Amino acid sequence: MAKGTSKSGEITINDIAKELNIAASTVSRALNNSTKISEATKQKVRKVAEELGYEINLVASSLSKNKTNLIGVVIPNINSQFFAHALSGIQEEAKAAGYNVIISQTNESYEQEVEVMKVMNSARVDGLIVSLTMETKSTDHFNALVRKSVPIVMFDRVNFSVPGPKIVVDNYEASFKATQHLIGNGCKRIAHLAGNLSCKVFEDRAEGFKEALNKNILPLLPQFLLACDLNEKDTREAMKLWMSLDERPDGIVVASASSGLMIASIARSYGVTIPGDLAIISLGNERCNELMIPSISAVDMPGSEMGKAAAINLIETIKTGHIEDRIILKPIQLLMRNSTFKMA
Amino acid sequence: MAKGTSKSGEITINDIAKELNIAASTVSRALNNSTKISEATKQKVRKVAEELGYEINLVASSLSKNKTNLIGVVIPNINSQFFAHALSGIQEEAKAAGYNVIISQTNESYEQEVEVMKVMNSARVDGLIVSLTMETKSTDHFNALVRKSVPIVMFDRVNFSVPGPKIVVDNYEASFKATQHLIGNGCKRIAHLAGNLSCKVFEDRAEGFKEALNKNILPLLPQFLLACDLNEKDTREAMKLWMSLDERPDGIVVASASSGLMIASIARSYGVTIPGDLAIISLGNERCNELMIPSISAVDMPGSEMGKAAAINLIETIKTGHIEDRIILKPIQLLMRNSTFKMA
DNA sequence: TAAACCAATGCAAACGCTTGCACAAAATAA
DNA sequence: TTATTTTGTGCAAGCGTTTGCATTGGTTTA
Repeated sequence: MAKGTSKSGEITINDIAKELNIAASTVSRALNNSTKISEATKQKVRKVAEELGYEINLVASSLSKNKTNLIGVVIPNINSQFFAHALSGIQEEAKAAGYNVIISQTNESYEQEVEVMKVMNSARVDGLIVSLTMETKSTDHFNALVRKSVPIVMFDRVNFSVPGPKIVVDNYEASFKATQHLIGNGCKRIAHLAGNLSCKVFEDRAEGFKEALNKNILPLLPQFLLACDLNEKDTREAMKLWMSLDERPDGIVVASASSGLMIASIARSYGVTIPGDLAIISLGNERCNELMIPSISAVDMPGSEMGKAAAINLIETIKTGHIEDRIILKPIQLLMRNSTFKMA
Repeated sequence: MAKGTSKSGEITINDIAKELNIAASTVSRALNNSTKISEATKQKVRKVAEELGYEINLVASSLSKNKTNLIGVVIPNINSQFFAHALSGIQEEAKAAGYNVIISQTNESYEQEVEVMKVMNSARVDGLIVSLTMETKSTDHFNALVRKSVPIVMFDRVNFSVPGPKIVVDNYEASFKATQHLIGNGCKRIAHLAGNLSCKVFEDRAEGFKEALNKNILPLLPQFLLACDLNEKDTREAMKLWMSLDERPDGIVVASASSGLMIASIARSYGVTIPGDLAIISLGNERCNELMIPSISAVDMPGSEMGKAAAINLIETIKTGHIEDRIILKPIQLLMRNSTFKMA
């Protein structure tokens, strides 16, 4: 039946055209449900397409339409629960809107982020969803995309010098509330394990922490505010320092979920009881937090929600072609669990 | 300077060609470092390309070469730690080899898996990495790809009726060892919370469990082998049943990490102490397992390793064009933790 | 010095789809 | 009936690269 198949062995619209003795353009229009084609022809075309097992070649279509239906996602890593949820949310929304998702992780490396931008550029993505590395200061590597008016949506780790929608949470508020919660539960010597302060997210969290202490006329001891990369090594060192003090902290606000869990675990190895001797709350929530004993209080950052919002806003921007600098603030949630109830 | 830019506003090799008064084909060959082009010309071309900010259009290149440098990844979901690690491993290897990764989740739905295959087909991926849904029985939806000799590598949830490399662990062994470990620690009434038994992975795990009991002349009570979807609801129901028995199990082998964590948490709500009253070991390890108190024993399934192996094997298959039915067995690791030491 | 060869480049077709424009036939208006 | 519009299709160019096959001028061989 199918005789005129292409060189590559794929069925093309030409095969369908030949089979029906009509023009390829008619087939194309029929498959795209153009109003200019009669219902009868559409039926015939669809039937033959089905029979031959035709599947559109999106590469050719993309080239011709100058539109790939591809969304690029660039995140620091896939392994963190927050980003995995975000990615999942993005993918769901993209799929629903007929977009494919092409993904690359930067491993928190600025250099890799720069490289990835070139790849996304070459792939001619219709739009980009990005969460920056902790290292990223300059955004020059976005210029090529920006100049071409490729929509870029940033979430969580954003930078306002790149135009486009931003999906964020109020990190200042999150940290403020978390600290306030510790204070409300009787903590007097509260420490904060911060991330890289040159990254806005962590700067805001540190600020919220400081402000809460300030509002409550509690002292901020310099050694009680430690900035680090929040990996296991740094976390361990911070705890070592704090545990070596005569006046140990009686409460810690941790800037990431994973570090928070580590701290709970490390604390035990120092014979410290939670929450009795030490209350812990983390900025960022993982499923673990609720399963641990004691369960670990946290401020939940809605990863999936943020991912979905990013995708929805990106797709809208792609469709309207209108790049807006709107900021979408996603609500956070204080999850009070056993690690912070000294009275319990 | 750049005057002859294309309709789409992008810099093309034609722009470079015009600038240098040479043919586009020469530019193409120069940029691809063909031996037929003089070093002098290559230099000039590279210089102008750089100046104009040229980035190759992979869409056009793909169409022309009939090769997309795209790897499709199809997994049940991104949120599970195992699959997130696998995806991460895949992406790293793909990037290193110059491939892009396009990803779609099936949400454990066979129907969605079928749909996704069409998309991957249309996207003309050079190869596919797949982990099947629990529901998947037929593999007819792979036929279109198989017929076109598109390499397909399956990992973890595999089906041998689709040709190509398979990356797996020995689930029978994992479960056997886990059960054996419980028995070695004095458990007499061991239960198994299994997954969907029509899925080979879970069937093997159930078999390993049964065989271990058998080898040790321990009885297999019918109500002690429960198959379910391993979600929260099912896990809770299974525990409800077990906890209602006169003779409760004194050890449980759980077919997934997440269910294992849930069971530990649920057990406590029944006032059961771990490991005293009940030992728990899960097939699959998450970071949580080690942080919980007590820490939860597990058999580690190396997600990242499997993902990397999948990518490496896929890329090799793409390059050689030779689809082999090899099976790559990744080693598992029994992580003995506090949830299984009754004597401790 | 003519014949043969090689190195470097150009020409043009091809990849499979989309789309503006032209065109014929059919339907409507005058 | 003729003029005009509408409807459905076809033609062919174009998207940006790649690549087989000339072509050119220069170098080697006989």
